[in-house]
Amino acid sequence: MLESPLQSAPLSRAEGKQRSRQKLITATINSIAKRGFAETTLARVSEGAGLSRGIVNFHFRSKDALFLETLKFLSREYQESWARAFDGAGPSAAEKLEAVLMADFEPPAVNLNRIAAWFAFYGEAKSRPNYMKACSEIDRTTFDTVVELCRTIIDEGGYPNLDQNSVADGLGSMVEGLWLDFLISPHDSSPAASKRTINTYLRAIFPKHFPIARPTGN
Amino acid sequence: MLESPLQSAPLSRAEGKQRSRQKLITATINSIAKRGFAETTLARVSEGAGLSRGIVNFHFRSKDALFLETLKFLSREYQESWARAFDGAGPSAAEKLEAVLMADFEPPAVNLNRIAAWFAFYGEAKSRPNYMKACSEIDRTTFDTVVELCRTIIDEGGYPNLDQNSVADGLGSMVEGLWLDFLISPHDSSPAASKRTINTYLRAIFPKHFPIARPTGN
DNA sequence: AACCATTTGCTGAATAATCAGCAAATGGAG
DNA sequence: CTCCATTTGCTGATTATTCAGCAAATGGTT
Repeated sequence: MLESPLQSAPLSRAEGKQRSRQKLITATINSIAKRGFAETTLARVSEGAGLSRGIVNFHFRSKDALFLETLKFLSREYQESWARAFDGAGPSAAEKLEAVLMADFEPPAVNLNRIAAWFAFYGEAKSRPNYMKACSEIDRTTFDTVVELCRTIIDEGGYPNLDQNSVADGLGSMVEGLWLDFLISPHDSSPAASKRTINTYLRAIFPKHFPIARPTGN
Repeated sequence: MLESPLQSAPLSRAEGKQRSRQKLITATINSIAKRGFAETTLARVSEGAGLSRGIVNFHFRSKDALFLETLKFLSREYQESWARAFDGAGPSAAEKLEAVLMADFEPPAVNLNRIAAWFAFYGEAKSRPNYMKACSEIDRTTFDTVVELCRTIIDEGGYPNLDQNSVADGLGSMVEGLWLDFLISPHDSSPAASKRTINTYLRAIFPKHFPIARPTGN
């Protein structure tokens, strides 16, 4: 697993250290996806990173610390992708809502290894309060914004008897459930089908904002 | 961990064996929920079952076989609960659809230990084809029926431009996402709120069948 | 009913393999 | 030379699995 000799920058010591650290985190994601949480050992992680066995305890306090940092990395990566979709969308609430939802089924969000790692952490969430806290805090920020978007759309459209919390909760849950389908039914899932499923919901609940003719914007 | 002396039936040898086997499966669910998949050892499972160390390899071929049987038990238990809700509901497609969805948020389906075990298996699904196959086959049976219910409702109501597969996919994904919320945000989740979220979807997509006034049928 | 050879569910200790973490050695960069 | 990221050798602890043996249940024979 050697690096390409082309463009091998001088690479200062601090840069090299951080690069090694990131390699270990990436290798952890890939190992969890390939072998599962239970079978992921420090030896296999460091092997996947192209480094030696004792290296993890140099970069991280413990195996558990490596896992926690990996989870935080996934969290940060997702939030950045989410923010990019939000900022890049048109100014209306409907445009922004559609943009962040569709982004959930485009790279880098919809990546099988990442999803596998996510759900491995979810599976350990109940027994490890650290993980649960990190997982729940991820949603919080984005979820609150989605609730706000829904509230705005409901006000604009005059949709009666519609609770923004139930709508946002339904959308968020649906996204997570669709991600899970990629894991357990990979042959019956596709980003296009997932987007269609989300759009079916949007068109039904906000018919004035999401007309039937156009499944996806732009 | 002694049994109550009251009602200690004679208990033939075959019955005792099956009871011990079931105790091990239940102890496995509880251990996964309490300690996670990675920290669940045979010693702890047998301790939780009130039996001795080497017992698992007497009842099951291997640790992995115990896990697979545990997953199959959860699957059977869920499918029975699902079928009970389906058969007990009124004859119309709308009544049956609502009944099976609401049952997902009533005991025994909505049980934190069971949900934790489910998602622990989901987390291992990608790396263990056996698990993935078992998980995907669970949904298949119930999912196909839900698609059929949606198709019937769409035909009855004359809902144009509505695809039964997208609707059923959205409902199934939403249920799984709501279950996940019980795991990672237990303080922000409740069966009542989950039912409200599901009903919000149903009322939006099938307004003629699920009028606004009545969130849950009697 | 009484006896006993046989089966069987189960125990607890032994085994071999694996793992996370540590500490001294290494060697290249500053 | 000095530092420090990395390697390598190692160890105590933990693990799944095996297995010889036990005690209770079983069922055929008187």
